[in-house]
Amino acid sequence: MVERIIAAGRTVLLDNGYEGASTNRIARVAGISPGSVYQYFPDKDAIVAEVVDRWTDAMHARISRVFADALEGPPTPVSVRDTMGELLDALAENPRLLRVLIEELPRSPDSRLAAFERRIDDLLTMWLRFHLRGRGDRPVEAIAWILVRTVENVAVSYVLDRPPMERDVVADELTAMVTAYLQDMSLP
Amino acid sequence: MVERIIAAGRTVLLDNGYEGASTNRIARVAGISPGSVYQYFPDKDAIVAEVVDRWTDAMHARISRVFADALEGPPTPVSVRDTMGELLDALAENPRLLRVLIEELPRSPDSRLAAFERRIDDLLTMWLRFHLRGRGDRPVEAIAWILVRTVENVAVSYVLDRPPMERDVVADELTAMVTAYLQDMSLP
Amino acid sequence: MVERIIAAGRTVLLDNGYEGASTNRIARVAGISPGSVYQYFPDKDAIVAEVVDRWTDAMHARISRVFADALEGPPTPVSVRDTMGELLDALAENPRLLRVLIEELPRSPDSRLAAFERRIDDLLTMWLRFHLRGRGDRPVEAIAWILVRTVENVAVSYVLDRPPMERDVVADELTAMVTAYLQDMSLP
Amino acid sequence: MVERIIAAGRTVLLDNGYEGASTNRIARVAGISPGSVYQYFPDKDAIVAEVVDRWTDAMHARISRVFADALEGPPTPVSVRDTMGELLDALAENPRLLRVLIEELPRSPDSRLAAFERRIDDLLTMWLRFHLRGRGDRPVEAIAWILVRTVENVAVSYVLDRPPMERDVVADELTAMVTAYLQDMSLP
DNA sequence: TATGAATGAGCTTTCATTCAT
DNA sequence: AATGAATGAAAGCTCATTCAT
Repeated sequence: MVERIIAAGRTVLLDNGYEGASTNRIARVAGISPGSVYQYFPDKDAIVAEVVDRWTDAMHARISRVFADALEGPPTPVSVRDTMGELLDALAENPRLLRVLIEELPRSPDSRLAAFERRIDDLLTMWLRFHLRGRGDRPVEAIAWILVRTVENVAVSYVLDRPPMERDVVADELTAMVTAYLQDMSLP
Repeated sequence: MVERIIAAGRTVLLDNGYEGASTNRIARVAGISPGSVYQYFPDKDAIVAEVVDRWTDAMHARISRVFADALEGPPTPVSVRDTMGELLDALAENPRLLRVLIEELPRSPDSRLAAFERRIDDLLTMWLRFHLRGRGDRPVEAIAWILVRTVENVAVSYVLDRPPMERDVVADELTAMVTAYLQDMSLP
Repeated sequence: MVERIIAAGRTVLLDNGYEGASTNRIARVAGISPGSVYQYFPDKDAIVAEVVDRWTDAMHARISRVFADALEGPPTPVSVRDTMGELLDALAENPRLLRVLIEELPRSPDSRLAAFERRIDDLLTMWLRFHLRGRGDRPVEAIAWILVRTVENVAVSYVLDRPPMERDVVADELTAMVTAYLQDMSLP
Repeated sequence: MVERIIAAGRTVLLDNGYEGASTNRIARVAGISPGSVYQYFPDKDAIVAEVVDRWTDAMHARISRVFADALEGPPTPVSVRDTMGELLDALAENPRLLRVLIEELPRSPDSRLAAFERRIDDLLTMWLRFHLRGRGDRPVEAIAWILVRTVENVAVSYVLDRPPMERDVVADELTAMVTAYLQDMSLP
């Protein structure tokens, strides 16, 4: 039943956007009564939050494997490129939902999405610290933070703005930018 | 009168957020009656859109000068860094408004913000085409597009997320990333 | 328009009781839309409060004249009896409304009804102080308080409980009790 | 089980008031399911009525003894005073519950409280008839009715309104009023 | 008997929009 | 042009009650 409500919430969010996602509409789509919704969720925002979290978790699961692989060794164009490709593919899977989630929803700094970002920040920071060992005092936290936001936002923008260029071109150029940046720090 | 409504819309958006920005409230702050608003704007979204566009125009005016200067010659760390600094300063001028504009407002792909981005894309594309003349067949439109989104989104994220790092560090690293990327194309 | 809403509120309170007095129902009976109600009253309770206050004011206006007359001279069976009769008549005018007002409404100590009671308390206290001058140290405030509550509550109970006895009998006996009490304090 | 529901109803009424007393809450406090409530009570009001009746019965048991004693002989200030004191003490035992019961609950004329009052009316009527034997034709039913309502309502008002006067003062003055009234009928 | 998930009408309140003046 | 009272659909949410298990 929780599943039905979340599925309905996702559908309604997709079809009607955040403004049009009323509790009554979600209940109707779920085939239940408005009152039943409140047996499983304390309020409307809890439903939306759960939809977001499910999506975030799916993204996370999909991206983290290839990202973890990439972080196992030194940076190579191939490993960076794999991560870019996977990220673009994952985000492109449901552009309509991505639009609602990214553009319409009120963001909160304690969302699972923000937590996911921070986790990636930490992983990348550790990795940078390891590979930059003994080579100057670059601000690794800032570098990780910038890299994560760059790649995430460019990928999201690509999916949402649909600029007239191929997915592979974007992935290639993102890869080129990131590897150039890393080599510039005298990483192998 | 149009000006008064837009100013009131901006104030209300700032003080009450998008959810709290009712047409009645905007009219009250503007010192006119709700009905009068509809003599100048077809609906509420038109007011909001105009507030966004005014802000976009101000950003544009502020950034375009330093960007135009930077584009007059070949890319140097100094010229790139100037652009980064100016962008960060411009966005940080009114973080509350930026938050409302970026996080709360339903975006539309035909906004003046999108038009502004496309104009910057074009400028940068032309510049890249000139400086890459005769040196391979890199996809200049994609490169320009990525550079613009990267810089814009990282700067916005910095102002909104308030990560624990200095403005100058972010500007420096953004500069490093961009110049490394450009040099990688054997520029200059 | 305020009048229409109050009149409708009174009607609905009368016909449906406090539980059944919804804002939508009041609006429908008033022949206006639900939204219009909120142009004139901040919330539902404000409407109910106004209905109560109107009734209280009417009671007050009606009773205070005869009560003021009675308080001009020393207590006589005739003056007391006049007050009792007027009170009973005033309360009996609309027993259905009285029932809703007294039995169903959440009372608040800052209502105009409570204020009215306190005003009568004060008048009677002053009058007692004057007529008991130099004759012992009876607790005049308590006496006034008890007399006011006694008469009020007995009269209300008579109207609401409809016991099988004549109005005049109740008025006579209330008069007898009050005058016996007053004479007991060696008031003339 | 009936007992558990009534106890829970009393608790919830006390803690949350009439507005906050939902059937679900009562069931939860009783440790049973909402559905089970309806095996023992036809609806919510029946539970509330039973709580009221239980309280009435307790009041009755407590007051009737001293009242019966007082009615065994002729009226004396001491016997009247005892009754007054006991009534005030009984009502003051749980002012929160009294407030909910008296102020918030929709009263019904067929409640056990009304029956209790009528029973006291009858006792007092018989007593009055006996002691007034052969002394005129005073309307004993009305006198009894007025006395009962007076004492009850003044005592309740004292507990609920918390006027700035001592309990003993109120008891004394009530006693004075009642005895003065009775003596006025040449009793004893 | 007991459960408790499910109901659904109805609640108070909001607000973008209209239109007679 | 300007007003602002009036609109009314729709919002989020509650809760007494039911009924399949």
